[in-house]
Order: sequence, then C-alpha cells, then structure tokens
Amino acid sequence: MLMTHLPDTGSASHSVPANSPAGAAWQRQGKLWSSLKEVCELLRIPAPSSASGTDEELQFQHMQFKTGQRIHTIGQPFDMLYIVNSGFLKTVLIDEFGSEQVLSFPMKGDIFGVDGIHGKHYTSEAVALSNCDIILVPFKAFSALGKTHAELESAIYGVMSRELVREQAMISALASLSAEARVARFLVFLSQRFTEMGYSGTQFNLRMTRHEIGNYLGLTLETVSRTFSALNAIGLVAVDQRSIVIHDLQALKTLRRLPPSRSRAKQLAAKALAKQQLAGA
Amino acid sequence: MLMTHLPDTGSASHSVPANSPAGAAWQRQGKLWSSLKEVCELLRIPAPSSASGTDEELQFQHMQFKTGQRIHTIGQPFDMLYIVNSGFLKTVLIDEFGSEQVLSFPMKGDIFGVDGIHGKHYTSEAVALSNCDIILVPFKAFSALGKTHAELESAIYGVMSRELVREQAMISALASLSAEARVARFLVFLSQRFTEMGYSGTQFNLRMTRHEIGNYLGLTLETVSRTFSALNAIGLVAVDQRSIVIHDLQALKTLRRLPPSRSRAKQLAAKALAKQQLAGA
DNA sequence: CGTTAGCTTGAATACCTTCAAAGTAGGTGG
DNA sequence: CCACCTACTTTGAAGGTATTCAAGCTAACG
Repeated sequence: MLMTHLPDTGSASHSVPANSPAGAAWQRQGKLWSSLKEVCELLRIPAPSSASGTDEELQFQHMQFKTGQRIHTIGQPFDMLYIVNSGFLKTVLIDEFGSEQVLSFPMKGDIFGVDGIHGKHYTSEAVALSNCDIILVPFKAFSALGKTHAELESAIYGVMSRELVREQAMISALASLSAEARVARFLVFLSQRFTEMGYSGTQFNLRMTRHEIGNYLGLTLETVSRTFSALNAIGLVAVDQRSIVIHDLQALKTLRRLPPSRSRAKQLAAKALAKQQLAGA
Repeated sequence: MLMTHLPDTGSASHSVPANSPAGAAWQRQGKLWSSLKEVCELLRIPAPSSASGTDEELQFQHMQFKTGQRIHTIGQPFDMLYIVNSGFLKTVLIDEFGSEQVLSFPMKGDIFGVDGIHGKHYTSEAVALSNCDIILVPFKAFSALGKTHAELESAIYGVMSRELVREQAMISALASLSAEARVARFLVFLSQRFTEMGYSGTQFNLRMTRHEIGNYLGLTLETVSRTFSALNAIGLVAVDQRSIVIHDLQALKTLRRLPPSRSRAKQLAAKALAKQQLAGA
C-alpha cells in the first residue's frame, strides 16, 4: 500500500561513476548521469565558469520512477534535492488532521525537496504522476560547490528565493481569487510552463485528476469540473477530460469572475419567482 | 503619501562603526550595532565558533522605524535582509489587479526581505505596525560569511527553508480550513510567538487591524470580527477590541468548525419558518 | 469635543460545497 | 474480444458558509 520505492543504490550514489562517463552512459532508461553544467541549465541559472578542471568530473546521478512511485516521504531523513529532468509529479503535505494538501506540480526544470533542509527531514512527499527521470543532487555536495563558485552560491539562494516568491503568489491567489479565477490562472500557469519546456502552450493534456487540481487550488473536484465546463461554454478553452485547448490566454489571465451564464440566469429567475410567491402569500 | 523613509546613511552602512563599539553605542533609541553572534541568537541558529579574531569586529547596523513607515517597497533594488530586533510589522504583496495581500507579520527574531534575492528587487513591501528596531544585514556581506563559516552557510539555507515550510503551512491552511479554524490558528500562532519572545502567551494585544487579519487569512474583516465574537461567546477566548485573553489554547489548536450557536439556531429556525410559509401558501 | 479610523452586528445574497446519480475511459481477466 | 471493474468526470439540486451592504458603536487623537 505504501509503495515506498526508495533508492537502494547503496552508499556512493553521489560520487563519480565508477565505470567512467563517455562510454555507455545511455541506457534503456535514458541518461544516467548529468554534469553540473547540465544541471544549471535545467535550473535556468548561470553555469559556473568552469575554472578548475576537476569540476568536469562531478556528475549527478539520474533515477527513474514509474507512475505512482514516491520519490521521498514525509519524515524521511533529508539528504537530497531533486531536479526533474522529465515527467510530472506532485508534492503533498499532510496536515495535523491527516488530510492531504497538494503543494506543487513539479515538472522539467523544477527542484523539490527543499523543505527538508530546515529540520533535516522532508516535511512533504513527492509522488510521480507519470514516469519520471529525476536528477539526484546530494545537498552536501551541492552546497559545498557554493564555496568554490561564488556565482553558483548566489544562484542557489536565488532558486530558494524563487520558490518563496512562487509560494507567495499561491498564497495571494488562495486568499483573494474566486474559484473561476484560480482555475483560469492554473491553466495559464500550465500553458506558460509547457511553453517553457518547448511543448505547445495552447494544447496539452492534464497529468493530474480534478481531485488533485481542486486540492491544490483549495476547491472541490466538482467545482473544478464545473469551472472547466463554464470556461469551455464561453469559449475561452476547449476541455475534454484531460485534454485542454486554450483559445484565449489573455482572457484567462485577467479573468476575475465569470459573466452570468444561462444557467445562472435560470437560477436568478427561479429565485425571483419564489420571492413573488412569498410576497403574494 | 508614500512615506518612503529609507536609509540615508550613505555608503558604509555595513562596515565597522567609525567611532568604536564599547563606548556610547546605546542611545535614546536603543542599541545601534549588533555582533554576528547576537544576530545568530536572534535567528535561533548556532553562532559560528568564532575562529578568526577579525570576525568579532563585524557589526550590523540597527535602524529605527516609526509606526507606518516602510522598510522597503516593491520594486526597490534588493541589497539588504532585515531582522526584527523589536516591534511588529507586516509584509504586503500587490497582485496584478492592484489589490494588497498581507503575507506575514514579522516580529522579534523574524527575517524579511528574502523575496528580493531572486530578481534583485523586492517583490513585497514591509510596513512597521509599531515603532520598530530593525537590524540591517547586507546580503553580500552575509552570504560571504557562509564561505568562511560552513555551519553558518547551512544555517542560512536553513532559515530560507524554514520560511518555505512556513508558507507551505499557510497555503495548506488557506486551502483547507474554515474561517473559524483559520482565525483560531492565527491566535495560536500569536500565542506561541509571544511565548517565544518571553511575553505572556495567554494575554496580549493585537498589533494589526481586523482588516489586516482578514486580508492575511483570506477573509473579510466582518468575518474575522464575527469569529472573534463567536470564540468569545463559547469561552475559548476573551476578545475586547485589540486585547486578547486565551482561555483554551488546546481547543483553539484543534478547532475545525464552531458548534452551532444560539444565533445560528435562530437563523435555522427562521429558515424553517420561511419554508413552512412557502409550503402553506 | 468633534472627527476619524476601526470594530461590531444584522440581513440578504452570492459562492462554493455536499450529496447524489449517471456517464466515460482505461485496464484486466475470462 | 468483450465484459466487467474501477477510477475519474460530469451535472443537478439543495444547503451552508462567508461576503456584501448597511448602520450604529467605540476609542483614540488633535
């Protein structure tokens, strides 16, 4: 039930590959090791101006996870940061009442596991929503790099600060936006993210369920479904199950509240009627 | 109107005080400089095991702000982190529609300004809710310390990670808790924070308005007021304007939804009546 | 002592949830 | 290959929670 498929790669998981780089580093599963430069590109931070030759040896291990597998669990001792090379995930918190809270949907170029630094244990768990290729970054080795490369250090701070700003935007959205606006902005977020990854920003498939979206946005799955239908009805998007086509990105960005629709007009009419009856009685 | 009272202390704001420490470093306003050790204590992180003697010279400047003054504004170039030595503040974000969002209420021992690291500009503003004594920490100087003191560096990461975890808890609360639970937990948060600062955790004064609390919790000021009244009515707290007395901290911690009260019973009764009338008509 | 910002409370209503039922899609075993 | 099962999605109707609008109140400050 727990499906705790955790690395059983033994101890030397963050050292230089024993049997050398150049050769058969590509396998059935894809790439197995990445250089620091590749990791920096993935994170969209400037790569260090490789001064010392020894750096080039430093490689970060990849690991593959299948849909449903957990990358780390709550309470597990922290030692790694994780960077998504491909695939889709969710990170989940369990609150004091035992209910789940989806915190993010990491995808290519995203980092996760940062919550474990403070407290030395992960406070969230990460679950693969599709087959994933994840780069393992031993935190100790990574922060040690900061000492030799000043630019890299400030970049690490920058990555953490970026996460903070992202979460602040989420707080603001949860605190002040209507259900429609939250769902619309979620689509905008996905669109931008897919564009960044080099895919179509106007046509894509959702990798998560309505339940997961709703949980993430502080809504029920029914509200998410209804809102998708409503956005579909006014032509801003075409939604069919998991498939999304975005027709008016700009409108989605600035949407605050849906225009009163047919069904709403009906509701209002019904209420007015009831009132007349009350007054008449 | 903008009240942008920013440091006009010139360039050398983070160097060793010109006219030496020991002497009249205490003024009408309080302490003017703090050592690294004091800063670490304030942040609740281990102080570096002062190896090199020169470190002892390194001092961080204090600055006083009066109620209403801004410590930094949105868009202002980032160069400082701020640590609260005394007083109360709020940090505020402006979303794309121009509405404000309160993100935190920093108080003694809290750090703020971290959102500015990524992007080199602050994305939020910080406003003093009372007279404040703030320690200015030039980010460059601070991160440079990480290189010489390994423990300090990981502590800096730890502080940022702690902020991330705090924001995650906020997201979870906003997404899943009822208005009552949010207000109750807000009081618990204040109680714990006051206790940590050495004040009473059961009796304190709010430093922020209902409007600010509501904005912070994603509620209207009326809902906050009503919820305070309700918590007051069932005896969990005594609320009178800004003064709070906590009677049952444990109940506040685990509160999910308020038991149906007198006034609610009234509402229900009224509805039932209306229904009968409709049926009768 | 008047003015203003903040707080409380009531009533009406909008928004979102809850409960319920039926439809769709993908995978597995007969 | 089809039937079945399960997980996911859609939609409707009823109901509850929080908001909005409004009015009166309190307290601080000049």
